[in-house]
Amino acid sequence: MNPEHIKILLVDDEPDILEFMEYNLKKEGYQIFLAKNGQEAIELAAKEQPNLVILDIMMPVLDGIEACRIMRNNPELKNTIITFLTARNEDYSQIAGFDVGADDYISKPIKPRVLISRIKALLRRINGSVNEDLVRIGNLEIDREKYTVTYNSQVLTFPRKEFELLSLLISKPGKVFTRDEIMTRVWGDDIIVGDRTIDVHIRKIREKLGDESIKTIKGVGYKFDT
Amino acid sequence: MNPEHIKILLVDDEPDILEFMEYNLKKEGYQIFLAKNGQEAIELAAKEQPNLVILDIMMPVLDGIEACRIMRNNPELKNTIITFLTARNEDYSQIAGFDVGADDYISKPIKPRVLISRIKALLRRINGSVNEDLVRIGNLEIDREKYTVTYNSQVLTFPRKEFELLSLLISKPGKVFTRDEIMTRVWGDDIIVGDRTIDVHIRKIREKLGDESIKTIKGVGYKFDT
DNA sequence: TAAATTTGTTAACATTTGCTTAACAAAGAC
DNA sequence: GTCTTTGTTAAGCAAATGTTAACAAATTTA
Repeated sequence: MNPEHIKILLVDDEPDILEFMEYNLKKEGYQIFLAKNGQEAIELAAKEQPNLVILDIMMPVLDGIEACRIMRNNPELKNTIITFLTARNEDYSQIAGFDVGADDYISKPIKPRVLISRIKALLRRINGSVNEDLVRIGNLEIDREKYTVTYNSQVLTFPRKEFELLSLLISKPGKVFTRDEIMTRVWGDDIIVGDRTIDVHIRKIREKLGDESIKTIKGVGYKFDT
Repeated sequence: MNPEHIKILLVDDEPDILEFMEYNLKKEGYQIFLAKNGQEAIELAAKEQPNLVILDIMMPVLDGIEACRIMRNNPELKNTIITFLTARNEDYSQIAGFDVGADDYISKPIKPRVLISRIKALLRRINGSVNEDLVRIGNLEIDREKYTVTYNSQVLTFPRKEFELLSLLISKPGKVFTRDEIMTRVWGDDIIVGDRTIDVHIRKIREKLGDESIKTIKGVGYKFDT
């Protein structure tokens, strides 16, 4: 997954540390969100569903351990990696942290290079746990499980036929699918529908995507291309 | 569980350490019992069935490891958490090697704050095992044990089928569950019910939740999404 | 145990939605 | 210019879902 698609939520009550981490991680291209206590963290996490949360333990309002437990109870954050940030000598909190389902801990003081390599190591995991039915091409994301298409960070839902047709085209960007191919793969061999049916569906998809991307190759078929 | 209902048994042959821990834990409201060797410990444990035992290893009469093994063989202490107390330079691998069923270890010297947070972490297992089935997503909290759903701080109770259906949908927010999936996972493979049954249940759930959140993907199924 | 209440299922009907079509317009190809 | 292919639109249709009430089954209460 590309860094720009990875969301990292940084949680600490010390603005300096937040800023420091933000600066270093943004340099790597990650999408960064900030929270200054546990309460803010769980709200932002629920909203953004980050891939990774770096969570300070000692915080006002709601400490990191409690915040971690709450996040772990949110099924939407099932695949989110949570790692604690610990001061040098509060080594016991590490263990307490693992009890509430944290994946790792990072100890202060933070060194940029260590931070980055640690985070990269953690993020390697998400490729495994991520939704298999999710295909991403450019600024377009197609989720067969949720039946949604995210286009320019806008979530669109399509009726079944439109969805099947669109995901067929997207499955091989650039490839031209003939009408026959589309027919058999979206409708099946046994069902016979009229000539204009495909056109109408294509039109509706174009309408929702804001046109462009689906191109007509006259006499041949259609292709998806950005 | 409230601290005053939690029994902690402290076992050490050094009165100073006992007193120190007792002082700090009583301050937190826990019910404290003291023993100065392994023999006393197993007797007291059998009598009181504490939630947590903190057990020094080096003790006269009966050492901590033996005491732990004996307590572990007492089925009445099945849910008791046992943690060792170790001196700083004792070899931890030695302790780990003795597979006597301890849950954790705490090392001396004991710092009050560390002790407290560690114990709280351990005790969360008691609460956790009781209420692990509590899932929160957005402003919705679902308790599989009580069969209740708290939505916008309003507690709703659902009949079994409705509840099973709702918690299935919530288990993977955003995922579309087909009617077949719902059928097999809520009703089972062997039971066959009519077409409209699912719809009716969906309707009732929507009624209680005040609609929205459960979305229909026509021709595919239903999904929970906020 | 009977009565009352709650829960689950069904059937009949209403409604919505998506799919397809037909008719025509526009665009390329020849 | 004619022919073929594709685009557009609105309307009709069919299928899927929503709704309601009635009844059956299971629980609870008396």
